[in-house]
Amino acid sequence: MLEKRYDHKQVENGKYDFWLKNQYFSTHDLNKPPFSIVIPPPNVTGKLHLGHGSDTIPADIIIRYKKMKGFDTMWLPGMDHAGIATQAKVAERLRKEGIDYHSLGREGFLKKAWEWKDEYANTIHQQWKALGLSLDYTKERFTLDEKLNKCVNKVFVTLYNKGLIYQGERIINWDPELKTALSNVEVVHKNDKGKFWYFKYPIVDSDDSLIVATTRPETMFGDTAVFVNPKDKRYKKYIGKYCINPANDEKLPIMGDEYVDISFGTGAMKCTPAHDPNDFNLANKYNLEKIIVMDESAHMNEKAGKYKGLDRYVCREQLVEDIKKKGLFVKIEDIEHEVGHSERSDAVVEPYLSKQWFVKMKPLADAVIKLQKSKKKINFFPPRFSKTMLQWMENIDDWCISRQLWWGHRIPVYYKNDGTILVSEEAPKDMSNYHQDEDVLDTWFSSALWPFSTLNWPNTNNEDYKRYFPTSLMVTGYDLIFFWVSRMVFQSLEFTKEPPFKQILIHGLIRDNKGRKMSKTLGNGIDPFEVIERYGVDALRYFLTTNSSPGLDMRYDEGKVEASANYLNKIWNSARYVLDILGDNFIPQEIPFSQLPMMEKYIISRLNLTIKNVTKNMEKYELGAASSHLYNFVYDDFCSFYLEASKLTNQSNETKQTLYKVLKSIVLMIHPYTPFITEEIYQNLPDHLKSIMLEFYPEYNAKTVNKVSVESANLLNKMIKDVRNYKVANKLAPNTEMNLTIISKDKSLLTFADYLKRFAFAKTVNFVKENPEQKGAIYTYPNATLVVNANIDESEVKKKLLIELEKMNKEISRSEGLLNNPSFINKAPKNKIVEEKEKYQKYLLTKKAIEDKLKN
RNA sequence: GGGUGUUUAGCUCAGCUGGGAGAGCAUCUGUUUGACGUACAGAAGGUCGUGGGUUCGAUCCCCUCAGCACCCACCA
Repeated sequence: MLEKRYDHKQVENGKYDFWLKNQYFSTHDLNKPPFSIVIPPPNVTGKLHLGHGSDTIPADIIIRYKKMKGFDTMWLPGMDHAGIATQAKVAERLRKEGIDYHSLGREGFLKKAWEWKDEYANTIHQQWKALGLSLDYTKERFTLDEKLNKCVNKVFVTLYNKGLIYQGERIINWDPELKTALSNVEVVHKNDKGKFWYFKYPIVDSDDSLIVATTRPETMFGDTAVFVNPKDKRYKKYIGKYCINPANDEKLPIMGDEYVDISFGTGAMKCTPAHDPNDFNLANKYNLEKIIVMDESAHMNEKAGKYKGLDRYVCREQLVEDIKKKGLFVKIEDIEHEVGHSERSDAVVEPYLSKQWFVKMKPLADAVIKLQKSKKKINFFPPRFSKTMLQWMENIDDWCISRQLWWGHRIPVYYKNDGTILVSEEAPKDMSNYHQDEDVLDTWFSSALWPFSTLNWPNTNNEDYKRYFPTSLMVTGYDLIFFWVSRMVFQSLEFTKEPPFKQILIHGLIRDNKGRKMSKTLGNGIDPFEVIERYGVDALRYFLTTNSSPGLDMRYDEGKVEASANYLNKIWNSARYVLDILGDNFIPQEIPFSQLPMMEKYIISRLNLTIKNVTKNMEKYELGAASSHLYNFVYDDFCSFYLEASKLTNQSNETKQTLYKVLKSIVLMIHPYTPFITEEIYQNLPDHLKSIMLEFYPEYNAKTVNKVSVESANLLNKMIKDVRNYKVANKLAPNTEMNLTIISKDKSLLTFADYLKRFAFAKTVNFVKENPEQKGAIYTYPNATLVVNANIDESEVKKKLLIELEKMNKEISRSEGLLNNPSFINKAPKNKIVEEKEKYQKYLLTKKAIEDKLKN
C-alpha cells in the first residue's frame, strides 16, 4: 500500500541503487534499434548547478521515453578536465594553503590536479544519482583519459600532416593573469567605460603636428608608424614625412593606407603591430617592425624605458602625465567601448604577438556549411540555431589551440636539438635529443572529439562505435554552440566523415526569479540539491522541463516547483484511491471497448487522445507541450470527473479495470519526467513487473475512441456545473437539494440521474420527452434542456433566455456567414468546414430549444 | 555595424503548419462527495506592444515603428 502522504524522501530513497543493481541503464538489447546520447561532460571544477539540469534532465527524459518506446538506449556519461578553469581552481586552493603552484613543478602540480579531479568526480557522481539520470556508467569517459589522449594525438598529427594545423607568430588574445593564450571565443567582450587620449605627434622639420587618439597610451612604445588615409585631404601632404612619438621621442614614418577611417577619431592612427591585430596586418603589408612592450603578466618591458616593470595601467597614468608635461597632450574624452575580458579570469585581455599553434579553419568550416545546406544536415531543435552556427562558420578565424598551462593534453610536438621538429602520436623512443612542446591544447580541442572519442575511435571496428555512432541526439545550451557544438561537427566530419549526432536539442539558460543570470558575484545561484531536499527531485525535474518552450531562457520560480510537487501529490493520491478500490484480489483483464459503459468509454477515449498528443510532442522533444496535455487529462478528465464519477460504479469490474488501465497509463506516460514517484506507484500496481523501467509506453489506439460517449460525458459534466453555478448565483448552499427536469428525446440521458443526485445534489430528476411547462432556471444544450425547478420570477427567466437567444443568433449568423461564403467553402480545409457545419447544427438545435421554452 | 529572440490575465509563462485565447501563482466567495486542505467547488481578471498589409477570417503570416533581452564584430 502507498503511504498516506506523498513523501518525496521516502519515495526516492533507494530507487536509484535498485536501478543500478539491476543494470537497467547498462543492459543493451542488440535486437532493438539503437538510440544514443553522450552527455555534455561537466567540468570537474566544482559541483553541478541548476544549469546542468537543463542538459541532463531533458536528455534523461528522452532516453527513458525512447527506452519505453522499444529502443536500445545508451546514454554515455563523462566529465571534462576543463584545462584553464581547473588549473585556476587548483592553483587557488594551493595558494590558500600557502603554496605557490609553480614551486611544485609540472609533475607535482599535475598530481594535485588529479587529486582534485577525483574529489569532484565523486561529487558529480553523487549528483547525477540524485538527479536520477539513467546513465550507462560502464561506458564512462574522462577527457584526459589515456585513451582519449591517443585520439587527441592522432587528430593533431593528422591535421598537422594535412597542413590544417600550423605554428605561427600572430596576435593572439593573452590573459595576463593566467598567463596563457586564449581563443577568440574565450574572450568576453564587455562594454567598458574607457578614455580616448589625444596627443600631438610633432612633424619632423615642420611646425605642424598630427593629433592622434588612442585608448591605450602604454602601447605607444610599440608604435612603428602613423597611418592616415591617402584620400584624406587634411593629411595627404604628410605621407612620406616623419613625426615624433610623444612617448619615447622616436621618429615614426607617416604612411598612407585606405584602411584608416577618415571620420573616426582624428583620422590619424598610430600603428602598434605587436599589440593590435589590425596594426599587425598593416605591419605585414608594409614590412614594419613588431615591437612587444610588455611581458607575459602585462608589465612593461625594457622597450618602455623608465616605465619598465610597471603594470600596464600604472604605466598608462604616468605616461599621460609625462606627455602633459611635454605639452603634447591635447585632450581626453570619455568613451564606452567593447573591451575583451578573459572568460575565466576576467582579466582584460592583451592582444599580444606570440608564437602559438593554430587550426586552419576555412576548409573545416566549409565542410560544415556544405553539410547544413544538404539533405543530410543535422536537425536543430529549434531550427534557427543551425543558422547561428553557420553564421559563425562563415566568418571564422583560425583557432588558437595552444595554452600555456600544465593541466591538459600536451602538444605532441618534439623539438630536436638540431632544430628540426617531430610531430608524432608517440614520443620518440630516445628522448635524450628531444624536448616536448611545453604547452597543452585548448580544452575544447578534446571536447570536440567527445562523441566519437568516447566510442573507441579511432578503432571503428567495434560494436559500440558501429552501433551508437553517429549518436542520435545531443542536448545542450545555446551558449555552447560556438565553443563546442560547431567544433564537434567539423572534427567529426573531418575524422569520421559523419556528423557527430543526427539531431540536437538546444535549450536556454536558467535565470533567477528576476530574470538575471545566475552568478557567483551576485550570489543569486540556486542549489538544485536544496530544491531536491525540499520538494523532491521529481518535482525539480518536472519544473525544469515543463515551464518554457525550447531554446528560450526560463526563470527559476519556487512557486512552480511547489506546483509541480502538488501535481505529483495529486497523482499519488489518485493512485491511492484506485488501489484502494481495486483491493487485493484484483486481476487485470482487457474488456472489449464496445462492452464498456458510457463513462468508461469516455475516459478511455480521452486517454487515447491524450496518448496521441503526448506521443506526438515527445517525438518532437516538445517536453512542455507533451506534459501539458497529460496534465490537463490528469486533472480535468481523470481526477475531477471520471474518478469522482467512478465512485458510483466502482464495484463493477468494468470500472475497476478502467481505473486500473487509466492510472497505469498515466504513470507510464509521466515516468520519464518523474521516475521515482512513478516507480513507487508502479510497484504497488497489481501484476507489475520488477520495475517500471521494463515497461512499454502506452500506444494510441484509434479504435478505442468514441465520440458519442465523450460528448455525452461532457454534457453530464456541463449539467453538474450549471446546477452548481445556479446555486452560487442564487446564494444557496452547495449541498442544497434541488428538483431537476431533463427535457430530451435521448434515452441514454436517463443514466445521468444518479450522477446528478450525487454531484449536483439533485433531490429528484424527472425526464420528459417534450417541453411541458416547467418552472425554474433553464439551461439549454443542443439536444437537451435542463430545468432547475424552483420558484423564480418568470420575467427573470425570460430575460435570461432572451440573452441566450441573442447570443445564439449571433453565433448562427457568424456561422452562416462562413458557410455561405464560397471562398471559405472552396479554400478552407475540409475538417474545418465539417467542424463548422457541426457547430452550426448545434447552434440551431440550441436555438430551437430556447425558442420552445420562450413559447411557454 | 550586423544578427537573433521577445512583447499574451496583477506576476511567471503556454498557445501545435491562421478557424472565437489557456495554465500555475496571486486575488475574491464558499467547504460537499469512498484519494488528495499539497485539496475541493465557484468567481473575477486579456482592445494578444504600435500602425499598416495579405486573407472569407490574424495572437499566429508579411511590412513599419517602439520597448526589452541576448549573440557576433578589430574600428584605432
